[in-house]
Amino acid sequence: MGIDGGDVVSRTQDKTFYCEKELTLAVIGGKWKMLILWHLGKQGTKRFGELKSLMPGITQRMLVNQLRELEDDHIVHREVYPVVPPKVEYSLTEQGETLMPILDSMYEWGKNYNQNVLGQPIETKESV
Amino acid sequence: MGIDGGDVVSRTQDKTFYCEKELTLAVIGGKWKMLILWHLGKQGTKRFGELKSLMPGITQRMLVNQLRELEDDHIVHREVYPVVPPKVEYSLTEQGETLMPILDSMYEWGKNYNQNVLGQPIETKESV
DNA sequence: CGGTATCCGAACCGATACTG
DNA sequence: CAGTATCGGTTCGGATACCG
Repeated sequence: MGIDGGDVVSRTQDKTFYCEKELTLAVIGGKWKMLILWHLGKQGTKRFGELKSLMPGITQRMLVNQLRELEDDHIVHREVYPVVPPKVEYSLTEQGETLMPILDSMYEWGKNYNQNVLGQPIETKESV
Repeated sequence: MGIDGGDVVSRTQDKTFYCEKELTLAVIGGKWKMLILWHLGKQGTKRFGELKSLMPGITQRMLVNQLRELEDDHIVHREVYPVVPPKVEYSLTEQGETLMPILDSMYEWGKNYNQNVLGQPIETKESV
C-alpha cells in the first residue's frame, strides 16, 4: 500500500509514484520542459545553442539541467559530434514523440481557458 | 515581448505566462491537484472529509490549499451548507470537467511509459 | 560551443497545534 | 467537521564565474 492508500505504481527519478498521471507530470513538469519538447517536436532536431536562442529567458544552467533530465527519462536524444568547436544536437526519442498529443491538448485547453475564464484577448504579433 | 522572446499570453495566479501550455500546467500542476480532480471527476461531488479519506497521504493544510487554488482558478466549486457540524461539498465546474480528457491522456501515457520504458510490472491488488 | 561549479534567495510543502 | 496559524526543512531555480 502506498501513502495515498493505493499501490505503488512506479519508482524513478528517486521518487515514488502512486498514480500514472503523476509519473507523466514528473516527466513534463519541469519549468522549461514543455517548451523544449514543443520546439523539438514541432521543428525537429536542434543544436544546444539554437534551443538557447529559441528560449532567451532560460539560463544555460537550466537548459542543460532540463535537457539532462529529459535525456535520463528517455524522452530526448543527445547526439555529440566530436568536432571543434563542439557540436551537440538534441531530438525527441520515439517515446518523446508520443508526448506531443498531450502537449497539443494542453495548448488547446490553455487557449480556451485563457479566453473563456480569464477573459483575456489573444495577443497576436499584429495586435501588439 | 516576453522573457522567452514571445508575446505574453496570460497573467493569473500572480504569474505571467508566455505559452498556453504553461497556463494549463499551472492549473493542474500542484502536488495533489490531479488526484483531487481525478476523484471529483470520476466519482462526482465529495465532502472535504471524504476527499481526505481518499488521499490518506495528504495533510489537511495541503488539501485546503490545493482546493482553494482550484477554486480560485474556477476549476472546482465549493458549496458550504450552514449546518452544525459544518458540511462542505466540492465538485468540478464545467470548466473543470474539460480537464478530464487531458488527465485521461496523462494516465494512459504514464501507464505505457511505466511498462515500456521503466519496464515495471503493473501491480494489481491481486498481485500484491 | 557547450558546457560545470558555486552560491543563495524563494517557493514548496510536511508536521504540528489550535479553533468555530 | 472543516478548517487556520506557525515553523522549518528541502527543493527549485536565478545569477554569476569559470572551463575543455
